[in-house]
Amino acid sequence: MPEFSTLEYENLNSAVYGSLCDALIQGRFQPGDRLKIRDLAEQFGTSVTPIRDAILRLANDEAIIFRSPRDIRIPGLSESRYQEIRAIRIRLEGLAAETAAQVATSADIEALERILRDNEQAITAGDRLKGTELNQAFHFMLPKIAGLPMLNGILRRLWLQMGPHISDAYIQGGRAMIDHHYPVIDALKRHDPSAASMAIVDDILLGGKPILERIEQGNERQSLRA
Amino acid sequence: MPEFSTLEYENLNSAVYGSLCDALIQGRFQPGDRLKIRDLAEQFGTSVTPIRDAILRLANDEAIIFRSPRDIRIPGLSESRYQEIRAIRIRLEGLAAETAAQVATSADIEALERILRDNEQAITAGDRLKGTELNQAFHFMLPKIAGLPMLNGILRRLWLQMGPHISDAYIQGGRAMIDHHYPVIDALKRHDPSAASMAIVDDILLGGKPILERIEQGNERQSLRA
DNA sequence: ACAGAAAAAAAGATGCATCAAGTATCATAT
DNA sequence: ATATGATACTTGATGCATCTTTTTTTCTGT
Repeated sequence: MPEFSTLEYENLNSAVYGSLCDALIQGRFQPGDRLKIRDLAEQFGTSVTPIRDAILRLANDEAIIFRSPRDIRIPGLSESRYQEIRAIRIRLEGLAAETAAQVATSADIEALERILRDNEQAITAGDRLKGTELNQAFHFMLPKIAGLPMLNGILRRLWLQMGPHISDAYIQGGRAMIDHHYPVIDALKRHDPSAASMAIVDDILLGGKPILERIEQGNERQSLRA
Repeated sequence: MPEFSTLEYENLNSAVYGSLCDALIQGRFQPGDRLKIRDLAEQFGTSVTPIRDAILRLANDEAIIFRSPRDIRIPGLSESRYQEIRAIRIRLEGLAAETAAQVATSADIEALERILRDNEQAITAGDRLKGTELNQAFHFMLPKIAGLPMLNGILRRLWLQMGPHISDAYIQGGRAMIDHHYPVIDALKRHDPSAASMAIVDDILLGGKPILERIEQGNERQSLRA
């Protein structure tokens, strides 16, 4: 028996879910935005049912919240919550990098280098959307190389929650966002697990700095208003 | 503005979801069991809609899988997948234990000791269900003490996947399941993060041994049949 | 008795109607 | 002009009907 691979058969609800996930990760929603099932149904050209299904899945991922039974919104991200996400990412992406360093083939490394090269171009061209996409692709490639599919799912969920909060931050970020990707690739080439782990941790900490600053600013603004 | 607390209002779908989660974690489903929406609707006394909602959420958690559009089942757990879960748990519960060791109050430690004492009793009484529940409660108490709520969600999802596979294993486990909990409490008392982390890692590795053996046996049986 | 085809039943996907609770709007009285 | 209460609207929750595909059962011919 060739093991039950999770055969992703497509249905409407998964299509909607995937589409909304993309939108979240690409920062096309703002914190506080309200989602309406009927509106989305019209936009997607389906009935409300597949939209509800997708919305419920996203709510289960905590990527959106039901603030009340009829008020579905993109949640805010407190500083402590972002720090928790960061701590978790450090542990899990560290694991991914260590494992990847042990098993990476030259094809894997070429794939990473291609992503990095494309990202370099995107930044030069000032294409912010493509930059964030490729940055994400780089991070998701590590668990893939490491052969750790569940890690991918967990990290994807974390990204869903960060998505609406990192879009602007990366404008400022610029090249800093990918500077720390080079040492990761170097470490994989040398099959050096601890160096790979440290490099990705650096990237998470330093690359995440503008995000944290933006959240702090947001909170200050909120405090002043209150 | 007093920050939007995630006010968990209850609806039918959440009630069903919670109930199914409990059933999964308590091992009341076996791998390969088939779930039927209409049957569950009858059992819960609702229409199919809230059941579908709950099932979709569980499928999103990968706690159940849609093997085909009309075949919903409790998935198997390959050896490599279990090892991935274990590796993730080591990182994340290690983080939880370290953080908990830094912030634990005496009330927190008393709560842990109470769980452990109850578990000791349950094992003496041969109450397997209560034993697994209290073991789980101990593990979930650490992220709670550490003040890391997202960690709780991630670990809960991992447990949903392990649930159907650990029920029997803990029969053999017996006292071994909780022996490693004592050093965790000791480390928290001493506010020693790295000792706490090491202790919980020991527990995951050694406590998980019977589970891994059971999975290996299952796979051998499967290979022989094939 | 058995094989195969036809019929029936099963079961999730999708759409939709209705409900209840909250929200906005508008008219009226002061 | 403003406050207030009634009315209409909005919107997710729930239930249910229908569709399509798969599985099971049954019937018939050899």
